[in-house]
Amino acid sequence: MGRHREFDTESALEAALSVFWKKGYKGASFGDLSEAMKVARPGIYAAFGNKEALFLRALNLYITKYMGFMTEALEEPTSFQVVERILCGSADIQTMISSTQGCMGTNDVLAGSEDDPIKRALLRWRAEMETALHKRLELAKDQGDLPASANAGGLARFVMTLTQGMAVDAKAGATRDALYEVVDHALATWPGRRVDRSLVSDNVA
Amino acid sequence: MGRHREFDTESALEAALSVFWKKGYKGASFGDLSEAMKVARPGIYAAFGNKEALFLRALNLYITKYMGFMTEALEEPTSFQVVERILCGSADIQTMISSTQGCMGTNDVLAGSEDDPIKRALLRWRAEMETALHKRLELAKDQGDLPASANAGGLARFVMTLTQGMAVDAKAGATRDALYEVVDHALATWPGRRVDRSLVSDNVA
DNA sequence: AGCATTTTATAACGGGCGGTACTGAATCAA
DNA sequence: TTGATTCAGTACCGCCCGTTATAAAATGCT
Repeated sequence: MGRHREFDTESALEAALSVFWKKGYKGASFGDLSEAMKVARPGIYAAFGNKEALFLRALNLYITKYMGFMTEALEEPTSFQVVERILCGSADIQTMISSTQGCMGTNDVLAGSEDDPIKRALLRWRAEMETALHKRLELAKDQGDLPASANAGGLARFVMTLTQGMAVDAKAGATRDALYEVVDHALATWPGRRVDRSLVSDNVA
Repeated sequence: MGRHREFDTESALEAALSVFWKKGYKGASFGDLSEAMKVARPGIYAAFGNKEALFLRALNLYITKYMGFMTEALEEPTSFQVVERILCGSADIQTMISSTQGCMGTNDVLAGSEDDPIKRALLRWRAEMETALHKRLELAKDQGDLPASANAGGLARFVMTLTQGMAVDAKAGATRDALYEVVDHALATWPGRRVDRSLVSDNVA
């Protein structure tokens, strides 16, 4: 019983994700969110709770919808292809909509206090991704894909660092091709084959 | 004539720099600044003007005091040593005080609107640094230090991207040694000699 | 139809922010 | 000493933010 909800929760969450992605957590006001979601402010509270809760829901959607290629990339046969797909996929997503978009998972790490739950959630995901890549590279060492002398942890950190750096570049207005130049150099130094952009430039949707 | 100023402008500016570095532009309130500078709010306005003007003054101080190693690095004899000093110096500074400090020039790029004068100033400095490095690498190609086939612009972007990525890592709590692992891999791929940390780990002050 | 219940929309509250009058105190010229 | 001028500190203003009370509109059960 009772009145029915007049807006679609999922599409409203996508609109909120878009706003948070572009403006960041602190930069996105309820006015921005309400307008983009086409929902009056109390409706947002009723459906999602806090601003913080709304951001965490949007972050979950972001991870499943836009960061899925990272976990998929881990299943590539060689470490080179894994890293290639991670780096090119990151460059694609960070420049896919407007320029100056960047990575939602990185944009709010640099702001906020130390024990901010928002920051904690972002860092937790980043840490999980890095250890997953670390393990994947250890596997590559076992398989002989990477030399036994390779520092798997350092390489994983290197890839994640480069991803974050590209996110800053993208937020600063770098084009996709500019990011690809960075990726090219990073991949040229990897023990394996060369980059083939066409393999990974359309794996976004 | 008139009453004399009772605080030292320079040390107050350093205190402001410290606050902005740690908390970012938006994150630093006048309460924080006033407390750290030991100057009441109207005194700050009288001495420096706006919050924006204060930040720009602090940014200038940051560049001259903490980013000087970058322009110095360009004078190293080989491109490898140039990049080595830039990357190691960045890792040093980003983790020199507390952890979770990062780079003041990067922290506020990800926040703020598109045409924010703060963001413009940060991006301008970053662009200047990148083109300076680009020119230096072109020179290295002329000198035969880098192969003629090298993409100097892409390499310069690569170095700047890595620097920014490490800034995010540092803000997320990475230690100096963790950043050095990233630097090691980046340098291992550079056409030239290997990294010697002792050369660059004390060039901060 | 009539009531309970849930959603909607307007409007407001408390708090923190950047910025500023205003009152005293300190300094220097005359 | 007097007075003009500049700094110091308290207290305040207007604004925007996240959040919530409130009342009207819409639904389903009986």
